Amino acid sequence: MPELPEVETVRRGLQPVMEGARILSVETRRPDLRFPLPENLAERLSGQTISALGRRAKYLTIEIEGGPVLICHLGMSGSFRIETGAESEMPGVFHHERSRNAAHDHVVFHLVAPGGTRWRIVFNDPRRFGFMLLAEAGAGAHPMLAGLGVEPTGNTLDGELLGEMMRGRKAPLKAALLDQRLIAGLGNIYVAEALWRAGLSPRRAAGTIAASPGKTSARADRLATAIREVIADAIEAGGSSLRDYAHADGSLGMFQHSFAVYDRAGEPCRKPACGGTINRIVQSGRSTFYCPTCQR
DNA sequence: CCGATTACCTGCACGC
DNA sequence: TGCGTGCAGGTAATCG
Repeated sequence: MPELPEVETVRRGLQPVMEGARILSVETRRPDLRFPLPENLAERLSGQTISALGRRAKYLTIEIEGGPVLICHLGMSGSFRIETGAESEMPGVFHHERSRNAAHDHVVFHLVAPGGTRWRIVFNDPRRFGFMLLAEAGAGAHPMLAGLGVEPTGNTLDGELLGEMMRGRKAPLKAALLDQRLIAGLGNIYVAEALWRAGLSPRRAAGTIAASPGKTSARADRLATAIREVIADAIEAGGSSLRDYAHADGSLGMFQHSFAVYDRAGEPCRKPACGGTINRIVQSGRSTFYCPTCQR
């Protein structure tokens, strides 16, 4: 589920319930996810008020009023869901679904909104590649986030900056775009989609999209634009839902219906008049989907 | 420094 | 029906 657009969608789903709410208690149902949960997590958060929900790259940040920031990463299979009312009368949730889900409910935040409504925010993660961290001095200062590159949102990432980042790199372009120290928030899906939109091959050496120093590169311009646009489009569509729900309210993202290449091996390229067939290769141990005809 | 590989963990689809 | 295999949106550690 979670690349930047999915995490942003989760943030927007949780925000109306969590911002301004007070944390009554926190249940940690196991001591660790990918890493041990923060020391005394429940004690640190109980009784505190949530001032804001933020996001940096694929990290969700839960800011505590006058206190620390809880940093959450969803890994590959992590999700949050919002519950209210008694657990025995959850509407629309079948028994077998509830029990299948509950086996991987690892952390539960019990909240009370300013109006008195009670909510449970449940973190579920079957594979436990997710993790939570507590940062005392702001999320950005935490070592795990300090080295992150530019956000592919807004207009910071332009052709000039992208060209500079790629210049001299011999790794495949796909691998460089996945490097969170350069651009923070892209994952396997959106790298594939951005490269298709830019008409660039994932196999090309990253440095070949850079112009000589001080000059502009049409390839870098096209790719920077494609990255910004695909991320914006995906956020607008509520992210992509593959095997899991992306949204805290259980609804589905829609961007998977817009995939041009991801998981489309053997299917026709969607670029008008291209006529190519989407291919799947493996790069650094992960699937890459692209059109060998129009992506050079 | 850079790039490639492996490890982490569970669930699911597939072929036999 | 069951079993082995491979694959899945993530990052960190390790090895050349």
